[in-house]
Amino acid sequence: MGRTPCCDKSGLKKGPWTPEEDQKLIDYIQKHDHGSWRTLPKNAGLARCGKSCRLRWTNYLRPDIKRGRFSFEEEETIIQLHSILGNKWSAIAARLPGRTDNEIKNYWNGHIKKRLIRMGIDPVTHTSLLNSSLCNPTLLNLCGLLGLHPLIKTELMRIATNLLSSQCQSSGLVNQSIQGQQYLPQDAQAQQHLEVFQNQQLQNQTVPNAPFPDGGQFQEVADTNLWHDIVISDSDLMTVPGVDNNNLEAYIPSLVSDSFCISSGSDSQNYNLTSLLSTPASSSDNMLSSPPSTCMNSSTEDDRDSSCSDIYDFQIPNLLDVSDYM
DNA sequence: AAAGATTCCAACCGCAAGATT
DNA sequence: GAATCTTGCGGTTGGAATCTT
Repeated sequence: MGRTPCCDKSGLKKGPWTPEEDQKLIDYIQKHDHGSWRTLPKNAGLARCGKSCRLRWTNYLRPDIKRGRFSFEEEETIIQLHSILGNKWSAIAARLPGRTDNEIKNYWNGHIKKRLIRMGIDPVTHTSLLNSSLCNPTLLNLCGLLGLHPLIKTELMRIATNLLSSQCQSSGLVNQSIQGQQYLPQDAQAQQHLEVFQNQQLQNQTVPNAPFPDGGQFQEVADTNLWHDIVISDSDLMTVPGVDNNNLEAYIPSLVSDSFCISSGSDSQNYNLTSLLSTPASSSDNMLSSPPSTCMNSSTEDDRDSSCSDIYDFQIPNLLDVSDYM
């Protein structure tokens, strides 16, 4: 494999493009297609290296480039794809018409990554950074998790799963509490997640009660619309019925087998965490079978955050077929 | 109003893989 | 099969714009 010849030849311009240069590049490509990028600059009368021309074209001048804010759906898609593909920006960009890998990468690093960290989610692994924080339940602010809806179910489940495995490893209560339940190492779970997700993609995208490798059956935890209805108060924490929530750590195993409750003012909702934790693909299923998510284009990020409580169901757009990348 | 901090994003760099010689 | 060329990718940088103090 030969090394890329250096473009930094004397006389070649670097730095920001001028409108005249842009026009030359556009005119040339419209007439001749780009052909060989290496020879293009000379033919087009540009004092740039081919690499620079290619980047300028693909990231900025291409006619199908979509500019402006990322829509809520685009953001959701990016997060979901990133959780599966990692930093494969080009692969992610391929699923977002009009967006470039560079733009997505910038958006990720400038916005999404920070939000995930704020939520206590590792932007690299998409698993919880809260494992240690959960030892102090006052830090487990479910509002913070739920308020940032894009990851809502997937990430909550990841967090829960991760939390569980982490807690299980360090807790003496594990064996007695989750005896009989099958838990896999995280990598294996992720693999299962992907496989099931892929299978579901292939199976007409809606599998109401998909079987799982552990022999279990996916149980819809709650109607997706329930998530719309949750109103989390400022001081909301995850509360577990009948337990001391100041000592939640000790009850983690209980969470596995019992339902948990999200308070919403005077009302509350119960969720069966068992099904959440034992059905890693449920999020994908939900995403694929739930009604279309609301497309929100709030003017600011804060607007998005504050509006998030209205939008808890999530759907990967139909165009998304991650099986291509498996 | 000014200075400093932060955010945004276009552009660059180096590497790697596939294609070609 | 080895060397070289071409293209694409992901990480990083630097300057402009914006925000905060």
